[in-house]
Amino acid sequence: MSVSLADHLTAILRRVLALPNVSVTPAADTRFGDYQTNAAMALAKERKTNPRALAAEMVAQLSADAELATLSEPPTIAGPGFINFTLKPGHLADRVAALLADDRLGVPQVEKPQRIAVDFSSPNIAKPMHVGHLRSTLIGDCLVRVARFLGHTVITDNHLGDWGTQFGKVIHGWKAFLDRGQLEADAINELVRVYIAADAAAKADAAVADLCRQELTKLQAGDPENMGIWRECVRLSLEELNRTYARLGIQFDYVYGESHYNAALPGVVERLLAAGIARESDGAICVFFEDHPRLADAPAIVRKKDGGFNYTTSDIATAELRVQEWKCDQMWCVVGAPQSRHFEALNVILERMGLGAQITHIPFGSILGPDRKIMRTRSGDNVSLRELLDEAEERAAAPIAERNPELPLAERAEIARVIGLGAVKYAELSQHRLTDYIFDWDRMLAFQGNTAPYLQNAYVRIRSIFRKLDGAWSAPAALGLTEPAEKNLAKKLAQFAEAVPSVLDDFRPNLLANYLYELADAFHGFYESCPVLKAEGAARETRLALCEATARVLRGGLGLMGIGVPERM
RNA sequence: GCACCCGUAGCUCAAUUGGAUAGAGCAUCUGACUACGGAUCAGAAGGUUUUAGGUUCAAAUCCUAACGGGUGCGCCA
Repeated sequence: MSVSLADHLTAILRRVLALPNVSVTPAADTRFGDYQTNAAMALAKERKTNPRALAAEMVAQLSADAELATLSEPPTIAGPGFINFTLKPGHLADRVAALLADDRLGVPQVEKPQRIAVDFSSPNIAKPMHVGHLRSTLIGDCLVRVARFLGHTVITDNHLGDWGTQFGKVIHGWKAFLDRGQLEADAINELVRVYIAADAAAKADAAVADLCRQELTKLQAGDPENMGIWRECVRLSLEELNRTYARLGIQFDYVYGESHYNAALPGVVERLLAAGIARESDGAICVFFEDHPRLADAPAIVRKKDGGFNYTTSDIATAELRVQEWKCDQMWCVVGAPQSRHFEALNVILERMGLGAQITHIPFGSILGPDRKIMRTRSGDNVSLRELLDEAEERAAAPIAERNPELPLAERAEIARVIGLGAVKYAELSQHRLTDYIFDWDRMLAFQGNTAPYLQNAYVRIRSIFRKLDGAWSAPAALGLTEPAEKNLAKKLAQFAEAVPSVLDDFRPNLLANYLYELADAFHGFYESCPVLKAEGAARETRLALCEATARVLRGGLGLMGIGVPERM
């Protein structure tokens, strides 16, 4: 079982000082060393002593430790009481050698694997996926990949919006306006068209609005004709959704839409009433939160006065399934920030019910257009995800054609696909999830800066080196690091073991993106100052090993974000 | 009105969750130009972290208030 540098140093620190809560972190400023601890300052405050004097005592104990001496030079004190560790080149070399021999690239598995339901993407039926679904879909997919890689058992579930009041209008529109030919050609657009037509008609004519409500009531009562139309809508929508997910390389274990829980909803409400958690108010069944300052003025409605249920009820039923049948320890929901209040209320209810697990809401901000408003087309519509992905591939194709015109057209198209999709995914995942960000084609497809093409290019340059090699190459058993750029790159490679787990600390894929960018940056610095193929003997083998390790970490790290790497570009 | 999120270089974003002199990329300027893919690298310049207080060895980060922006507030999800 491997252990990261930070964890290893932390373990030594705790053992030597007999302090269970201190820790070692990567140095904020590498001029002082590679890792640091502020244990002396924290403890000095507690004991009301001088932090530098305390640091001196700690350093004396640490310097005598044999295990520490295998990985670090004797620690030093700086500033108000920081203790700094400088890693020994020999240890870093061993780490890179170990990484090359390890399918997991040195990343340890979690000690306590959890069973986690992850709910993400959640598009609506009878509507196209649009740019607004991008964040949930990509963040969710990345978190799932990372969690699985770290050893958790993850059950993915796409909680489709396949039930609700809008189906009254869809069904009326289907009956009144459907064009079968258009439905064959492009089902989703036709479903949207008939919905819009029905919506307009309902607004203009109260009788039509009433008709829509009747269609909904019939559907909810299980009317065979309306159920048939609804099933057809779901089937057609899933076909289109699955094309998009296949394109994005995303799979779900379950696609249980809201409708999956319909049968369970009356029972949920009955139990809430019986337990005294819910009560009647204005004809509706509500849960009140008088003792809860943020929720006090907004009860959750679990049954409307017309007898219908809404999303709070079906989310309760969903949580029950995930905990009671799937035996999940955790439930993650990747859903936009505006719904945070809903999840807070939901968790209060789940706690009162004694379910034994809470929902972890993983919120995110909005994608904005160039005008800093929520991204829309010129006519004010949502931007279709399919068209957006098409455009990404088209835009990625141009520089490849310019740079590598000799490549066969099919290969160029495949490269454009990998780069275009990668650019869109990376632009999303390299962003702090809570910030609203501006969708900018030129920036995400640029080959400079913190972009997917920059990282992919670093990988391509390495592959180019190995293509120039005659015959197969296998990694040497031992490396010798001499140049600062070599040591810097080796340290960065070893820190993959810290970067991956950090993603789950606060559900932050951008920490992995930051790491990969820094790795590519360290590689480019090394590449400039340390010739690989022109070097000889052990130096050449060491440098090839650093190249190979960098390529594997780049490929593995991007893979955790669902991003591929081309061999040429 | 109340609640939540946010405010960092000209622009777009980071900041290991309370640590050292707040970092990158664009754009600007100076170098490296027969180059293992220059789609690169080295460097310069750019900041009172919206403002005013407070907490402490230490604050972009925590607390209070103001200002500015976004979102949400009983039968949609």
